[in-house]
Amino acid sequence: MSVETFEAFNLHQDLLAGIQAMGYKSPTPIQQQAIPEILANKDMIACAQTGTGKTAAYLLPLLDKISHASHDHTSTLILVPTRELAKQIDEQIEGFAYFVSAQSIAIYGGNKGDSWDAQKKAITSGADIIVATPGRFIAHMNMGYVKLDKLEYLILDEADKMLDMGFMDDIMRIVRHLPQKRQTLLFSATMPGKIRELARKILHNPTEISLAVSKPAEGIDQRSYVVYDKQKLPLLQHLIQELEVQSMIIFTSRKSAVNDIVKALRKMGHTAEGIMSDRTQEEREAAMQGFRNKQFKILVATDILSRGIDVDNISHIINFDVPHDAEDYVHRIGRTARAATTGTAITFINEKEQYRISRIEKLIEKELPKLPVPEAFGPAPEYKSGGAKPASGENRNRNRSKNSKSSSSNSSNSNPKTSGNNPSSSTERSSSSTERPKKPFRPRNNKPKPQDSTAVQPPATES
DNA sequence: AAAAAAG
Repeated sequence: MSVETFEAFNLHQDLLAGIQAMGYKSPTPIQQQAIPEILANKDMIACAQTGTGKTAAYLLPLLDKISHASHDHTSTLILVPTRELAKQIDEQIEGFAYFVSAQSIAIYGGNKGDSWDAQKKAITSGADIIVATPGRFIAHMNMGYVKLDKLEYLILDEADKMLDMGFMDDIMRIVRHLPQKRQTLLFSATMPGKIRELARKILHNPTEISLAVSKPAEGIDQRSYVVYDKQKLPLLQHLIQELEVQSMIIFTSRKSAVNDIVKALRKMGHTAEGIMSDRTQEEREAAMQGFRNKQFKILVATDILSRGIDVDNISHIINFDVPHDAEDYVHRIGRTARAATTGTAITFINEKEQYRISRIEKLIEKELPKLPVPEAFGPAPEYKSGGAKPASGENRNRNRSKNSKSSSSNSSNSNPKTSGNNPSSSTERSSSSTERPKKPFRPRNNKPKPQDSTAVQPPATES
């Protein structure tokens, strides 16, 4: 069965207007599978990463239900691992719900100033949807004013990452405060035993969906260079000059390396910014906004950005080092070639990182091409396939599930923002996500353009 | 083995 249009799901017409304005044309495979099930109030455990249209797959049916309900209480809680993801999802909701009376709020820590009070206000006023990182949400819960007795929908996004970050106890603590009778959706890139266990605890008769977890999109050109550490920066400089870079993310596993790389890039004359957990939330958000708005080309990041973050026209991913988890490799390079475009992912491999490559290659089910380092950079290390293994412990065999069909050829139009670059992109975003705008929605960078002149126009943004 | 998230 293949559903060609969103109209076929019988969604609320105001929601369809938002979908259309966001530029979504036809549902992706995961949307085709998930939307009817979620509309039918089924619990769900879904194996899928962002980039497959996963977020919209749960947001659309939820918004449809919310649009038919009363808006005097919080009906939906979405838990995510990182602050940036919470903010991004909140903004996506505002886009879809542009013509629907549904309010959402992103709840996360780190902001100086009055974000706490604004969050408290939104919580007590009964925002329809809360998108939160677990820690800050629990902090609010501890204050006693969080009312969850009428909650209907719980969504755990990037659940494997959340467990990896030690959020199991926090999640269970939150779940204990929720009504037993609710719909729960669990999304995870991998299905280890811990996730199954969590699913057994909090889901009831879930529908299972599995979709191409471990395979990167077809549109990504993957390459690598085997180098000595000291060759990495010169090679990076060389590549930036050689390649036609629209936007680039340079990933590194170490926070300390973020600053070093940013400094080096600036010394080379490039404008670059860094993002990692040690920077203030204000700095993080400024970096994200500048990068989204193409104010600079190169963003250097830890794995804080490896999951779910969706920025238009990222032409290149550089793995300045080999990620520790093979899954993170797939997530990192998945920041490019989104929405059926193409992109290039280049990984730098030093001697000590070689052993991690075989596991990545096993996961992506193909060999990573190793390009020769240009002669000007001097002799490079030899690549030993299989690589030098560390003493022990690193050898644990992670059994990859065989159920990965070929990566969903992300239908060409799953990305809303390709439909129109909003010129007024200097809109204040950081404050808008923590405010409770009264009626009409505050426009955002990715807001859909109203196509219907009878539609409610948002007020002009202050600058 | 490193990173993220509550102050």
